[in-house]
Amino acid sequence: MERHIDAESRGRPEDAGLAGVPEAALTSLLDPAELRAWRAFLTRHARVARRLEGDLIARSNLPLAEYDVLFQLALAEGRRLRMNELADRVLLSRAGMTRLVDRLAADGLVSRAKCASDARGYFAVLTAGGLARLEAARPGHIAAVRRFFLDSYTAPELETLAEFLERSQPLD
Amino acid sequence: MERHIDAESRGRPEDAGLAGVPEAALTSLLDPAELRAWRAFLTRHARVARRLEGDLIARSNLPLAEYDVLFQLALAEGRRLRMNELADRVLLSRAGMTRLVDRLAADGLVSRAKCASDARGYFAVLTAGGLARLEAARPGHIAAVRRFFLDSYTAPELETLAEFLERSQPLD
DNA sequence: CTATAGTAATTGCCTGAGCAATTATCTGCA
DNA sequence: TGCAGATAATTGCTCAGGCAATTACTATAG
Repeated sequence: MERHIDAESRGRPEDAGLAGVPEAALTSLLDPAELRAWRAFLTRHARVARRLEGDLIARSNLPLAEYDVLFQLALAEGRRLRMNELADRVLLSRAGMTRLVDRLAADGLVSRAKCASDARGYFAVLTAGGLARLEAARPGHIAAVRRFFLDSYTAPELETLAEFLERSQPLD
Repeated sequence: MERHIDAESRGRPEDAGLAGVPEAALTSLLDPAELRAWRAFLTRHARVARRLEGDLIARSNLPLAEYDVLFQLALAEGRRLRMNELADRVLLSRAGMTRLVDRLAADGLVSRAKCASDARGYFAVLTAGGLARLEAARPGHIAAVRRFFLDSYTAPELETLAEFLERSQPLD
């Protein structure tokens, strides 16, 4: 693609504006403590999620979202969940879940079953192969969760952190 | 797409296996407190990020990633940053940043400037229009950050939370 | 000074996910 | 009963973003 370049920049950016206030600063709408907490939340999540995803794919060739679906199904009554419910638990759109289950079904890790009480509905059902795959991936993944996240905290700190993060948000 | 359906499922899932232990439960590798904290972290982030993104697009027609780039540039010395540095701050791959800056440049919100001290390098530079766009979006966005996240905490809690989330992770 | 290794940024290619529209089914109300 | 509106799931479309390869330039070792 053709790119238009406006101007040259001399020297390193640190050289500019050292004499005083550089440009009119942004009026601060968040105090530093608020900004710090918010950025820390975003940053920590992005870092942990990336490393975990990389680790899980390298070790078990499973993306985090697929792992999560297998995990939710393994916990569920009858090892099955409606597409809807699954999308809610994994925090994915319904369309996204349809395709995710498509992929898992293509790999034989889940199958679909019609819902007898509602002809519109389907269950995603964990297969034996899916359970085996999950069990194989789980120890390594959990070790990674510890290494990248849980190990940073003592037991009482974890309680506090969980309580903080579980606080409900407005629904509007 | 053609889908293969294995079996029918009678009744609602709650009807199955109420008589006792349903299936062999997953051996627990995380204790409940650990699992709870970890899931809370994932869930809270997913929820907050989605609502924030929706809000920001609805209000200002800016995706969060674009907002974030404008914000980082506005804070930077000379309102410019190397592509590299920008990618690190926004936690995006370099390739992703190239394209993100492409889009912002197409909208006139940033421009590119060659780096005089390293001919391989470019700066992304915030334009006046970009700054205006950021300033227009900022109050609403910050209000949303408060509503969906910050308002859940008192000032001392925010300090604690920030400290928790800033803890460093292993680098290997 | 040259060759070799390293780094900045970009591009090709591909995948995963969201929105809006669609289809099939269900529910409630006249 | 039968119709209007909600709901379950899927599909078409589109787009953002990652990895690996590429290009251009810089730094270093001999």
